[in-house]
Amino acid sequence: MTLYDELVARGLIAQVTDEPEIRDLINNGKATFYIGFDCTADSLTAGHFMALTLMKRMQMAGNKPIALIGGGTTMIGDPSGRTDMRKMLTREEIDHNAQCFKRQMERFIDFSDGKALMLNNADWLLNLNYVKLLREVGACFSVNNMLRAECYKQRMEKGLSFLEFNYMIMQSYDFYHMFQEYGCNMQCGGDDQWSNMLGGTELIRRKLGKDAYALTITLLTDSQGKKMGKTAGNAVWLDPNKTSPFEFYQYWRNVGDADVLKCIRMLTFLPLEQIDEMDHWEGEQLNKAKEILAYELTSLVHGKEEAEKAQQTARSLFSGAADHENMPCTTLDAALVKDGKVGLLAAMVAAKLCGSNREARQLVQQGGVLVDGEKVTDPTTGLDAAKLQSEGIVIKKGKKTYHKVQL
RNA sequence: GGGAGCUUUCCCGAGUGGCCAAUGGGGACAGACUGUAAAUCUGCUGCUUAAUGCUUCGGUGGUUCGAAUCCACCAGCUCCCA
Repeated sequence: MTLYDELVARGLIAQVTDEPEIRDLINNGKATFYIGFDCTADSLTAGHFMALTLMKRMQMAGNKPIALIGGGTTMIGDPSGRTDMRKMLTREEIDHNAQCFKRQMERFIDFSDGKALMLNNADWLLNLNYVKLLREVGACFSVNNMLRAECYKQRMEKGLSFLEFNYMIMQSYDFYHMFQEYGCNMQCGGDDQWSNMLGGTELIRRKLGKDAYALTITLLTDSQGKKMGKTAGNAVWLDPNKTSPFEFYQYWRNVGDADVLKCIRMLTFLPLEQIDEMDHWEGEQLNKAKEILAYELTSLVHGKEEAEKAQQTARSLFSGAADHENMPCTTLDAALVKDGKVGLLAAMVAAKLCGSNREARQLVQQGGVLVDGEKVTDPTTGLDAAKLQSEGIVIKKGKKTYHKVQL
């Protein structure tokens, strides 16, 4: 099966500019393509992960990826899919984030021997001269067309600053620049980037009279149409310090029935034949598919060892037997001890199970807290300091959150 | 440059002088039911407490016994005219 057909079969391709050409390019390893990553945070997220897997698939088929870190474009802020303006980041924050991105990508994409490139658009965008840029590329953009672009449309009501309006031009310039300097003939990205990407191919055609291509990947949404890779508005991070391998595993272990197969298809590297076999699974059986999904992804991101650990911890926890070894654990501050006890509420806050005492108290009163397997409903309960010191105490919050505390 | 309007707790959105920590919806969290799913029902959602209490309604000042609510100035945003 060719790469292009595989991408289609996995449901990854959303839109392409020129199917026959792109087929030929990527199937035969002739594409030098880039994917841009704006560094708005200090870690990549599960959302970026899909782009990385695409990059890897393409690389495995002999194409050359360029990972573009958006050190420059992040200074502008992409308005796509946003109803309000992004927080402005300082140059220092952006540089720091770019470093973090770089480290994470290197674990996943092979950058050795020129098999892939990593560039930062700060290198060319930040030195642009305004008037020069306007004359060079500004003339090629029709404001009329830009306003019609999907990514700006929804912002026309809420308001769009000139700063953000220029994002498309910056992104187009990136493509134009890399087309000339690095022979980059294709851009990939999320489907929300479509209009920005077309800006680039259009610019290259007008300025250079040459063809460049764009391919977008389907946004990973759940059955309710919401973007996946987020919990409670927080991203699922690839950085183990921000989202532990166990939490990462659990996120995928808990996806809805309707979404498992889609996720396996799009995100894992399991052979399609194997996935097709799972296709008819249903009901309780899907739990097996969820385990496979969670294991595969955790293994890709955090390594096989971490994936094993997460899986074992999850299995033992949910089968009743608490597995103390791999449970998230917090060592409490000795100052919390009073009369040989540590207040339960204080311990929960210290372990970050709750944001405040009040919240913890409520959880306890509602019967959402188990201490060493016993339901506790009295918020004034104290944890025995001696036990905390010897083996530690396991607090279970709700159905799925386990946390060990010790002294 | 001129004019009108808006700014509320995670989000949307009520509230126009005391009964407001502030209606309602969404989301999140918890309980029941389940398959670590979905749907449904229930509770809950500023901080602190045993109770009490404390700090919030863009910012700063002011009027008042008392302000999210009135006034002044500042900032941000939206719309109309140029």
